[in-house]
Amino acid sequence: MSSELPLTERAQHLLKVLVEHHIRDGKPVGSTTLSRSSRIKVSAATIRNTMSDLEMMGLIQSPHTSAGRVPTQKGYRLFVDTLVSVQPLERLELNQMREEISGEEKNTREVLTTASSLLSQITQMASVVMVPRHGRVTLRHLEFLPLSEKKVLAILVTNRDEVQNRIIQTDRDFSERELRQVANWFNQTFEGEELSRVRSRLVEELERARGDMDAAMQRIVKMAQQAVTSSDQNRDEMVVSGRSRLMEYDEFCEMDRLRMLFNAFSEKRDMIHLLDQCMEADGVQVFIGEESGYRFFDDCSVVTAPYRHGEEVVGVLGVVGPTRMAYDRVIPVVDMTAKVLSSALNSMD
Amino acid sequence: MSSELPLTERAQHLLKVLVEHHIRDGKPVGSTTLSRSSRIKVSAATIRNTMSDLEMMGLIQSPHTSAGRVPTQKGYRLFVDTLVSVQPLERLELNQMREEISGEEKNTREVLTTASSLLSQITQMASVVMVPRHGRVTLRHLEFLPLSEKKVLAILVTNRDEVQNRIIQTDRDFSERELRQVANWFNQTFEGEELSRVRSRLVEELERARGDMDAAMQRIVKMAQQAVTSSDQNRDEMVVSGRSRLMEYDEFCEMDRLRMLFNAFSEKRDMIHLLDQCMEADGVQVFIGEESGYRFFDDCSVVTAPYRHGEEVVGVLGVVGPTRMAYDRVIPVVDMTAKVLSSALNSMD
DNA sequence: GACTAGCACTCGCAGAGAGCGAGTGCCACT
DNA sequence: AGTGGCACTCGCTCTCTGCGAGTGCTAGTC
Repeated sequence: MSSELPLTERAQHLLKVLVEHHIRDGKPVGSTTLSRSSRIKVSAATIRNTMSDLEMMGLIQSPHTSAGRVPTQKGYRLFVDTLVSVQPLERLELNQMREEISGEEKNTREVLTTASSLLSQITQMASVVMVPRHGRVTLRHLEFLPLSEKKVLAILVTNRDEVQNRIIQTDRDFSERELRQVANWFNQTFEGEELSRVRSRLVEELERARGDMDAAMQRIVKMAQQAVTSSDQNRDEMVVSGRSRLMEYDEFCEMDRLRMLFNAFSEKRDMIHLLDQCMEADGVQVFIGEESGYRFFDDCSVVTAPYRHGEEVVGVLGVVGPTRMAYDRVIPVVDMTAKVLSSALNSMD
Repeated sequence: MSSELPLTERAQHLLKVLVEHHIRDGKPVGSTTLSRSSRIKVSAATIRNTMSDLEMMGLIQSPHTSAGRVPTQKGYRLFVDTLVSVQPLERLELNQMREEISGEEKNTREVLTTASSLLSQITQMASVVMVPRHGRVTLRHLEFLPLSEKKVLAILVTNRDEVQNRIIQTDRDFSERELRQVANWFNQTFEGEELSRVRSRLVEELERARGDMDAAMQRIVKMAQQAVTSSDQNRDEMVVSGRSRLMEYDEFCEMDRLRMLFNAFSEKRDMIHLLDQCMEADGVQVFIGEESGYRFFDDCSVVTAPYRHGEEVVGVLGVVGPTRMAYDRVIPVVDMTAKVLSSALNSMD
């Protein structure tokens, strides 16, 4: 069915114009429309012949006999890979983006949130930003604060300027002095260590220093262990913005489809999995329709780009919208957002 | 049109059965259906007469000549106020709720989140929990942590076990000692004070202690001021759960309506305003259809209940769903959730 | 051989009309 | 007061019809 002949110049151009047209107004595109809006000046009949070729190759299809043609998934693929002429961002937009994302008084999470909501606002679609998978999340500081008789608040600050806190139920009262003492020991021993290493080292360290510590102290250290353990697990793994913008699109007028999409955003698991795959990609990556392999994205496209911290790729951001989206604009926006986010993260150290 | 005659026993009963029926399957209810499912054994013709009376009073209406009747807003009002027989919660459910909401190792926000998601899960609708408006949010502890050359992390702990943190950009480097010194002074001076009072007192205190402080210290105190000021403004004022559950209901199949609703949840302002009004109410309060006064709630009902901390009412929680909702179940659920939340808050002190 | 004009054909869509059925209001009767 | 009977209303669904956009094919032209 789909012979892989090299496309003629004309066929490519027609496909391009057809896709652009379809993206603009969503309706199937007929031969006459195409003959009018294409720079190639041939009659509608000739165009029909070429369109027939394109259909043979599986790049376009007609929803029914007497309608125009719409791009297939494969057609979109070709369009995105070789035909689309991306619109570079306006300098003004770019500056605005830079300014908004990299506020000086923001911690990592706030930067991510801004990036996400900006991305969604510019593209008018839903956006998602993965929380960075830093190789090194290290301990900067741990502190205990007695709340009431048997409750202690553990505050943990990481090198990402993130503050994580957790309330710990204790079996007896601890004095402020005791708590400070243990916190000091803890900070001296583990400051600058990766959190994951802290977790594993705590056990052996407890063993080793058994002689130097009394029972009370050991108990508190166990508390510290709790604090460090739970701290970064219950964090959300991604930041989502503008889901409800998806309701604007006709493609998602069926409630079922829309609900599946919304659930996908809530469940997160599958979503994360998809994004994970994009970490390796070098630049912008586009999943069209069913390519993602997830049913809830069947009528969607997902445009992603990895972002870095230093040299290392630490996360992915992207937008989710209808397959019929303005790739020429969305692709550069996603690309630039990733770059701006990267430099914002770098300037935070 | 609507004569305010006292309703006969029969008319009341019929209205009740009609509303229950309509709530169950959403279709207009006809006289025959009613004669079959009502305990009153009269013929359909008789029921038709009574229904005609009910229509005169504006309690029910028929969408068109040859359909059954549906309750009007006023009909729902009467039903909710005097006819509904609420289903008390199962002991099992109640216990489960208690357990989930009042975990020992939760801070206020986590408790609210649990309550909200539980409420949404049980009712299968969207839920919203206002963040408590404590009369007294007092300072428990403030701490500075140097992050980099000109960045300081301010960590503020309130008597609600809430940790708020903020990154502050400074104009020069501060040593750890300097920071500790100011934090000490700050904590000694303001510990136990209401945050709002701290804000206002900081100015005069700065003035008064000018002699005792050097320029550097004053600068840090200004930082503290920043920390306290912004701290509780950018907090969300409410916790929302299960918005997407609203997509399940036929009533909201029109995208426009649904979008308006979703936006209302995002905008928050109007929502908060509505909830504020419920603070004064003593128990469960029900807004039916347009009663709320907000256009985006036209086809919705909102069921709210205030919750307390100690004696004082500090917030409101509630659910939002279609007017055609199972009030007999939703009302007690909202009621009990508010009670459980109240006692969870009390046990946190 | 590449392109074009003409033409018969297909098929979705919107509107009109018909039949059905649920439900009503009214009236005469018990 | 309550009931049975009956004519009437009106939304829903199905079918039919005409319209128009768009196609594929064929014969003709450069």
